[in-house]
Amino acid sequence: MSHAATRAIDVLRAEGRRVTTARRTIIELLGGTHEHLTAEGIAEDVQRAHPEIHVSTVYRTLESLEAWGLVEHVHRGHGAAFFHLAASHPHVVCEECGRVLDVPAHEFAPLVARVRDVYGFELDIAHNALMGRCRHHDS
Amino acid sequence: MSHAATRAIDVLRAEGRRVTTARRTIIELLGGTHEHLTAEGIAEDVQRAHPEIHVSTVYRTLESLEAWGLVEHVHRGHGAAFFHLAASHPHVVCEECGRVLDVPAHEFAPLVARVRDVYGFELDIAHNALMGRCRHHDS
DNA sequence: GTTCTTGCAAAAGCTTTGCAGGAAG
DNA sequence: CTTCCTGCAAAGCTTTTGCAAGAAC
Repeated sequence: MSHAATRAIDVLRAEGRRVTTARRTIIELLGGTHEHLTAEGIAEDVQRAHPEIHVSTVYRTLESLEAWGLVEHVHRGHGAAFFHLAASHPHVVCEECGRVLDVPAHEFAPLVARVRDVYGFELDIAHNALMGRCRHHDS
Repeated sequence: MSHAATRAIDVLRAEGRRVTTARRTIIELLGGTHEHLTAEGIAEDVQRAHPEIHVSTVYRTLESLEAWGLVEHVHRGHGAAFFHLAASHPHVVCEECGRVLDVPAHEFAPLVARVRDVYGFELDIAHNALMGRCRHHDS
């Protein structure tokens, strides 16, 4: 089990939350992959080991884990959001092929500072993906 | 009728598209407001003058106008996308109150250049809104 | 008249919710 | 044993689609 997953489960225990099969399995899955999984994708994967776990449970579990700061979701333009263990950084999604690029947060620092100072908005750069075109689909 | 709306309708004619009530009314509405309207909102507005125009027609009309380069849509994180006459620029949406900030494209120029050069993605900064918190809801 | 567009109804895709049974602590 | 979580089914919201009637040119 990945370090991040172990840590997340420890946080659950430390805060007195219940460690259920759904929570443990989803955290382990997210901790062990670099894929950008939708709730549906997470459900499919989780159901290979635990077929009884329902998609609605996956949604509710992700929602709880997110409220407790352990998970984050990212909105793609069209289609389903994807989820990962908390590690706020921006994403760029190719509009053609769906490829997801993880961008280090520091690349956005100047923009964040400028939008704060000039426009009075505190950007949350990780909540929505940016859209774009990767090298192979650059028009 | 706004200049932008007149121009858009001229483009329709010039390209031999049909100028229908739905198209004309939607273009005039978008040309005459700075609000950030959803398809639902556009339908409600349009239906005050033309109650027979159906939401599905609004969606199809917006889709066509967008394919012809006259309209653009922007994805908010949760909830419906909003639409405006073509004028590509980024938006920031307050996660608390939904307020929408229009940002001049040049503010994103350094980021766009850097993401292109370092990561090989050509950003489309207008397609998804960025999320954030405005001054009154900054936590 | 021919072709493109629309209204309506229905469905699709993603996500949320109510409820009663079941598991965690 | 008490509280929280889950399975299931149903509904919610946004958007898309098939089809036949209707409008634009």
